Amino acid sequence: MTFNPKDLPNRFDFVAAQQRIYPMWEERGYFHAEVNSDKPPYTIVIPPPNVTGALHLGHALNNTLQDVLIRYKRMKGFEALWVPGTDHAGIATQAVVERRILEEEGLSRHDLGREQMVQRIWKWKDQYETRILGQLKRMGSSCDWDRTRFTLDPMCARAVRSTFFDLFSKNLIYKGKRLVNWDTFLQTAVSDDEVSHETTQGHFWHFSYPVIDPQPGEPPVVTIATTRPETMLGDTAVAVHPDPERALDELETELTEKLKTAPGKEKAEIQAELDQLTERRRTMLPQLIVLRDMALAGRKLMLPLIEREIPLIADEWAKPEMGSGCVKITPAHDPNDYEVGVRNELPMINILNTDGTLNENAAQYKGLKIYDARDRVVADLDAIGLLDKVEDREIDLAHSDRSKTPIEPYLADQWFIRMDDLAQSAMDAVTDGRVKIFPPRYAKGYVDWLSEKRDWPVSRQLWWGHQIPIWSQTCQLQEDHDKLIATLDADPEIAAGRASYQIERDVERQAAEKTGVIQGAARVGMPYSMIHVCINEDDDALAAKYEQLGFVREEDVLDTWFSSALWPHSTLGWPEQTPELEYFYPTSTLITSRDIITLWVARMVLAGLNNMGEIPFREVFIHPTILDGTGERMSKSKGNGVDPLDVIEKFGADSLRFGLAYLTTETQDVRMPVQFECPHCEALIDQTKKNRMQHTITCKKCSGVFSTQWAQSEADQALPRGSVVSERFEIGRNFCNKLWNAARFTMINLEGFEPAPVAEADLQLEDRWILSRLASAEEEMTRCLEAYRYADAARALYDFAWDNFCSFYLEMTKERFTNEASRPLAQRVITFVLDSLLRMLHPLIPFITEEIWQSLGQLAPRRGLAEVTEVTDSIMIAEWPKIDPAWQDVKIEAQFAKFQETLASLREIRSRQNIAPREMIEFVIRCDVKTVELLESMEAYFASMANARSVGWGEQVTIPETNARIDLPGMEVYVDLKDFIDIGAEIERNEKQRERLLGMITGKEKKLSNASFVERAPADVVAKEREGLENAQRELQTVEAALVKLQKK
RNA sequence: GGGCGAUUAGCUCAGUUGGUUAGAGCGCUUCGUUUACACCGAAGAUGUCGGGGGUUCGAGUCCCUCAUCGCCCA
Repeated sequence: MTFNPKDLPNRFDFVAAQQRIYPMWEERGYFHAEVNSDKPPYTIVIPPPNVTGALHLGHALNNTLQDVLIRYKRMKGFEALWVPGTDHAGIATQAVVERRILEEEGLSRHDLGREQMVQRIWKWKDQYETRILGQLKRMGSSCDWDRTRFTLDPMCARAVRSTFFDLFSKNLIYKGKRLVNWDTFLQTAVSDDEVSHETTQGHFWHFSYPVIDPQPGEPPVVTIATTRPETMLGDTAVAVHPDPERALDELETELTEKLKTAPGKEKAEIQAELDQLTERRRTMLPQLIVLRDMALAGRKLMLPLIEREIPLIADEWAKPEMGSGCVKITPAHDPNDYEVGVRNELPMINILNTDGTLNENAAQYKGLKIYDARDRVVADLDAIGLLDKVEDREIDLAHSDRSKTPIEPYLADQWFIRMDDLAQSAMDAVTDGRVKIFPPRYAKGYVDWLSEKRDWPVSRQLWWGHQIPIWSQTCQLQEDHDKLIATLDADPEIAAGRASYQIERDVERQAAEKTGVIQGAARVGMPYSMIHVCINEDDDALAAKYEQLGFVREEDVLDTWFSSALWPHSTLGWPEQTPELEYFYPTSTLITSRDIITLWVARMVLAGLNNMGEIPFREVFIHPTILDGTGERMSKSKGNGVDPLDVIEKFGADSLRFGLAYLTTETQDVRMPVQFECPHCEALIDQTKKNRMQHTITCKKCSGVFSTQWAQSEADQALPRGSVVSERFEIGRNFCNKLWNAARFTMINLEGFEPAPVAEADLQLEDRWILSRLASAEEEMTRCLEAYRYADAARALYDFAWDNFCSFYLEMTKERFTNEASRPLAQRVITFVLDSLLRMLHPLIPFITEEIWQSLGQLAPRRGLAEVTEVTDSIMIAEWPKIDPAWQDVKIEAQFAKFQETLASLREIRSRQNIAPREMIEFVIRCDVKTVELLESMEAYFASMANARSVGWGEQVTIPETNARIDLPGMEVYVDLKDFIDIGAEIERNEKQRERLLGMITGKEKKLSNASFVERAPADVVAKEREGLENAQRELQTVEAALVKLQKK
């Protein structure tokens, strides 16, 4: 059965094509990249999507951009490797699975136990990994699936172990008690980055603490205020400013300064503040000075309810301009107080259990939940007359992104990585240009963040993740300690570098030894030291050996970003010195979104430098964020995420890809209003904040009910599913269809095609024009893509394909195909141009270009322009088109533009005169001989493209009595109107024209009469302006003459 | 509070180093099915370039300022 292009449908059947083509690519191994080829490597590692949920359009964008580059580079002759994989996303995934199990089975992770829980999460991971990789495949991603990795797989685990051991041995890992953001629901610390702050309505409670043995002139109580009353149970001091007078002075100076420069409407506000300050100085300062002196004298307060003596201290954290000027200090439950506690060597009393209930330090409140304790504390203080007042106040409430529950500052043991040198190395890599960030403005945030060099807390109290490879043992007595150290020092494993140890002295005990703050039994109970052993490789025997010595393994796991940081080298086999690592590392480009520049990009750079001694990638491209119709970031958790498969089903993968690339501009995020498509009647219903999380939606048009991605109940899920779509992908679909039909046209006209080299001399004007345009398009496409200007690259090809190739070249070949003599050349050139266009478009729209390539290959397996060659079996492995930049020819383009303008004039006149398309029009052109020569050769095209026939051109032509006229530079176009003129339309048009010209002339005259413009503007600009004025004046004359004539009729 | 970005046609966005009276796609109006394509073709309408000031012969573009929105960091 031979292939007949006439059998092709007039719409591209993307469903069938996608199903056929992707497996073909995969089976033939086109996605696989190997070492040691004769080619230069080009490598991208995927930002591993986390297995929490399915991908949305944000990921689709991210991966489209990667695939475009990978396919482009592959065609350009690189050994292109795209490493795929997924991220275990520790806390996020555990949280999702935990919540699901709680909802569905009413069980907590503790009910299940660690092993079972982890097993359940693995099941979840398998399910979502499959789903995610499937989504990527449906999008056409040309990943090397043989190299698919998971951040928790054995290969990555080994890299994590090695890195951790290395850092531990270099003493860059240490354990410390730090105030962390505690998620009481998930019972883990979360990083600052996983905490969101929001302002809510709360209260401000004012309490009094009695002074112990007040001296004459001293107040009997000190007043403090708090938004979290229950924390008073953990208070270990009350602070007052050490120099309240100076503090007020400084504030006053500052406000006075500000007042001078402040804009009018702020002045009143600042003045009010100043007045308040003066008042405060009068009424409160003496009191504050007394309190300060009390603090210096070592006066103590009695903490109510708990009945604990706490000191009054002098510390700058107390703000004399705020409230009573005194502040309670709870070092174990407030970040600022923690600092104060460290500064003043205060005891740090933790009042919380990990689940958010109060512990034994809270005495009679033990076992209560935080909010219940809060109520009780307030009530009890009120009962003993120590509650002064309660104010309403806006407070900053921190909550966990993961569990959506309030965060409690909590003092916990954490493992930290010392960031000092590591951060510096990563900063240097960007500042000295070894790693380039696009767009460059993002480098600032990266450097700023790293320059803080904050140590990285890496332990997470989770079960899902890389368990920290540390075994610890407490030494109660110094003798135990000395003995154990001696054993370890004699240990051959440690000598051989298979394990390493560290000594931790308890900071509290050391402080206690120094200051005697903690006394008696408590001090005696504190251990002398803790010894930590880290084991390099996963080695059960070695672990057992240390466990026999009394060491116990750390339960915590590592922050997910720890394993992600190693991704560019761990995926290539590190710590093994694999050939892949040698060849593909450093990778070429990282494509990611801006929210993880610090969390991920920065850490990959420092990890790469530490482990490999080399940057992980040379360039980083930060792409726009996909927003929904209301400007909010698209995310699964918000419910405004759109499944790329919805778009693929409706528009095809190519349309999705083209649409996304077309939207990827440098500065603007992508706003994507989406609609639900009613499966009953295809009506579109805008997605809103209100309906986006609904399980079902009722169509406003047909009243049919359909389900959404959130449908859970069986009844809901049984309803037909309404896809989420966006009209923004229509541009891609329409473009693909245009391309499809252009190819269909070409192929239909390839009858008798015989490939042969084409001599330059044989080329027609339009051939040379389309080749010139092709060369420009290729150059622009390449330039834009290399600079990550995807939208411009897509636009360049879109415009070329549609406006040049389809609207003109292809139209012109229609005439040539009817003629035996001109057909072969036209066939050769159009085939070449189509072939080149397909290759250039392939990275963007791989499926349709492959589909056309296959068909074209049956009709023209050998093709080319100057040289005829056999084409490859698949466009995926075809070379990037060889296009000579010398084909770009401004002269040819100018000549062709003349033809286009003439054609446009004829069409315009036809349209404004309401001449039916089938009615042939006759026209006359007054122009010079050279133009005649040019236009004469185009005569056939005026006929085929405008149904117009010339009845004369040249300097001496007879102007038709009744005509419509358009002036072009160097040309006057007249259409003979005989008797079907619409005078009104012609007058209207000429009047409009006159108005426009008058405006233009006035503007230009004004400009040119401005002496300084003529003097100071560059000569060519002035000349251009003069010429423009003259042209406009000339045109105005003819328009006015035409008007006079028309008005006579 | 600090940083980054945005504000251009009804909608979504381009607009290189300042230089003709600002462009595209969708939508809208009119006309059209001559065998590639109606997911199409031809023609058309639509803008105080967020407001105000400044620099300049000349500002959508550079500077200042205000407003609104978004993101990141505190």
